Amino acid sequence: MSLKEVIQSQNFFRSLSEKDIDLLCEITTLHHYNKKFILYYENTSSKELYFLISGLARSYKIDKHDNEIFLHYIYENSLISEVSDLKSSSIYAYSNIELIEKSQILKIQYEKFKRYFLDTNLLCQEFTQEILNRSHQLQSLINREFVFDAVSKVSMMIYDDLEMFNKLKRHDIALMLHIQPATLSRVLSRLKRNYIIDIIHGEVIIKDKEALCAIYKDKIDD
Amino acid sequence: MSLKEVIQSQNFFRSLSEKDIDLLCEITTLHHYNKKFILYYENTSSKELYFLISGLARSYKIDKHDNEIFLHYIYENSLISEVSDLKSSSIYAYSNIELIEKSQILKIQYEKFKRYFLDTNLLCQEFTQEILNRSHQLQSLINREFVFDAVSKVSMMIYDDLEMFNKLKRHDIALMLHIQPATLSRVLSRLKRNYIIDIIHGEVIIKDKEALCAIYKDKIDD
DNA sequence: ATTAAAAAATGACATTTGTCAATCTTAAAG
DNA sequence: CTTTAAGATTGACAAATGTCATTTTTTAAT
Repeated sequence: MSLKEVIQSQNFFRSLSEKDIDLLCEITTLHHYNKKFILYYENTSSKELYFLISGLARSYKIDKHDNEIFLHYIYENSLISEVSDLKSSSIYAYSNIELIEKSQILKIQYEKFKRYFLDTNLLCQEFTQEILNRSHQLQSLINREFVFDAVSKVSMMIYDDLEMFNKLKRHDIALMLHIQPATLSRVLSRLKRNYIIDIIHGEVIIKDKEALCAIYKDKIDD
Repeated sequence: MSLKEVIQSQNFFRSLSEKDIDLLCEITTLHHYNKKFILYYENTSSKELYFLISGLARSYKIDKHDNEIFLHYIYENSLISEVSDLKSSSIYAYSNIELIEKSQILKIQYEKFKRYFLDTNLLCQEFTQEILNRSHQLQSLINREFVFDAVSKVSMMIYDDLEMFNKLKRHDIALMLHIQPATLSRVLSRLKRNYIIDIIHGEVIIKDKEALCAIYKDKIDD
């Protein structure tokens, strides 16, 4: 697929005329990376806007003790870069971005993109929506991390997406929830001890859905 | 000051024509509140967009143990509401908003605002910038909370804004940094014991600016 | 200057979660 | 079916911070 075809296939750009797409092509390059590639590191700047065409990425930070803190996934067909100021012509990275699947990335010259497509309101709404999505992810993260303790985090994840929970390795779930595998293991055995879940051949089964939900919903009567 | 004059005085609306401002006036109301008023609670929905004209507000959440978690201040001349999706016609509150000074608030009918001013790209860039500002505040919060321990948080605050630190009550600083007053007190005496700061009549004085900065900058060689 | 109230500091202790090594379990490979 | 390696669990312990009551200090009011 050519660059132009790739761009045309993306929802984000569907409002553009063919002429505008040609213009976009001139300031854009398409890149292919294998999984595990680090796209960029936190606290660095870039002149290019990154957009994930296909594949999967994750955003994470490093804490004081050199532990990784998983922030969120970035799914295909969405903006990767974390824009912080419309007035600035470069992009500052708050987090590290690692590709966790073979991915296709668009790199767009930000300054020109801004001038041709944002200042003229061509893609302004789509752009804003992308930023809102990212903001929403951060809000969820804050919820999970500040409001919830380890038991709540695990309960919520099991309640919300049991399938994913059972598919992933315990180690990866722990990383996502920002707790240690040992802690996750202890939380699970506690939930089992209280007859809220059961674990058969390593697979989690919900036994008391209400109680599970109550763990993280009922902040008050705890 | 009339509603129209208030709107015209705001930077956010300065790109609007007089005709557009009249239109905006029709879907907007101006409200005055005293300090301590809770503007809205988390997990509620609204059909109106709130905008802080003058005064000061703070955004906070309540954690599992009924502790308040200070998120950030909201300064005058900025959007209060936390928009999460351009496609939705209502606004969902992620956090509680309390006014901490006597304030003037604009309440704008969101659906109409969206149709007249966002969908037509009239205020799209200003709106996006507001969302970016909020996003930036959340990023800073995540940085502080995940990456920093109590000593780093306090050091950074003293280094960045000693004046504010000395002006505020210890209790309020603790709330902002999301630590207990007792912990703050212990951190301060530790910094004093290490000759990094001094405390005279309750006022903090920096004695070793480099060491202070090093505490939170050098994540690696710790 | 004295007193009352508010704010801050301190001590004792609890709680949560992390750390790390040892052990057990499961799944994969031969 | 056995062997091996990865993954998960468990125990022992440590670290950071929270909790709460008590004491001290500071500030404000009389």
